[in-house]
Amino acid sequence: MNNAFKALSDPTRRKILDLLKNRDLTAGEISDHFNMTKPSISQHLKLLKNADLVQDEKKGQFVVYSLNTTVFQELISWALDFIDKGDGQK
Amino acid sequence: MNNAFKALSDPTRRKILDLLKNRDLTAGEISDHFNMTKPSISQHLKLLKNADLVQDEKKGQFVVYSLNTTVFQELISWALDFIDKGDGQK
DNA sequence: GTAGTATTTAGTTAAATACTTAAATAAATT
DNA sequence: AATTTATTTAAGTATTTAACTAAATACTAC
Repeated sequence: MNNAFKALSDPTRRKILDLLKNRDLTAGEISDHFNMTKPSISQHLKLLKNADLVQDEKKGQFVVYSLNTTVFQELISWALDFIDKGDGQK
Repeated sequence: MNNAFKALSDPTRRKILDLLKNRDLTAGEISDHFNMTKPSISQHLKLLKNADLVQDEKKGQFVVYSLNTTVFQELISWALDFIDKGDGQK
């Protein structure tokens, strides 16, 4: 999960995830949404992929990126554990 | 939420939150769990506080830290939005 | 008020991060 | 096979971050 938290700590990467909520996008389409060079976005995508937050699939000369929801689910159980916390305190 | 994500991106800070899941702790008690100087832990605590992930309360010469669960709840709704994502795709 | 304990602030340094430009790879088009 | 389009890799740089030590603040107890 450490990779995931690291990946999520950057606003640009979270915005990329937001874009992918609507539909799958190619690397180029993604980078069109940012004032940043394509290599920069490519690096961010690589990080998101290593964190298992997105998947990629080569389609001809394009690379299509899509969300991978499994880590989001893990994140939810992780966070729930802080709310539930049995009853250590109260 | 940006501060929260930033705060959560560090393993030491996540471990501090884990400790506070069990019970409220003073700054000193927290730092006892780490191979790190007290000032370092104090900085981490400051960051967690600025991210509203913890609260602190002065008790005599001690400062007692406790979890603030509100941001965890926000985090859960944020993550749920990626799983639900209406049906943009399918 | 001096001494001791708890914690934070300030200043420094090394490592990590987020960007850049230039070059490399890979597929599509002529 | 040469050119264009899509994307990534590599190399360099500026900024941020996470640690440290030393000094400051704040409370407690004598």
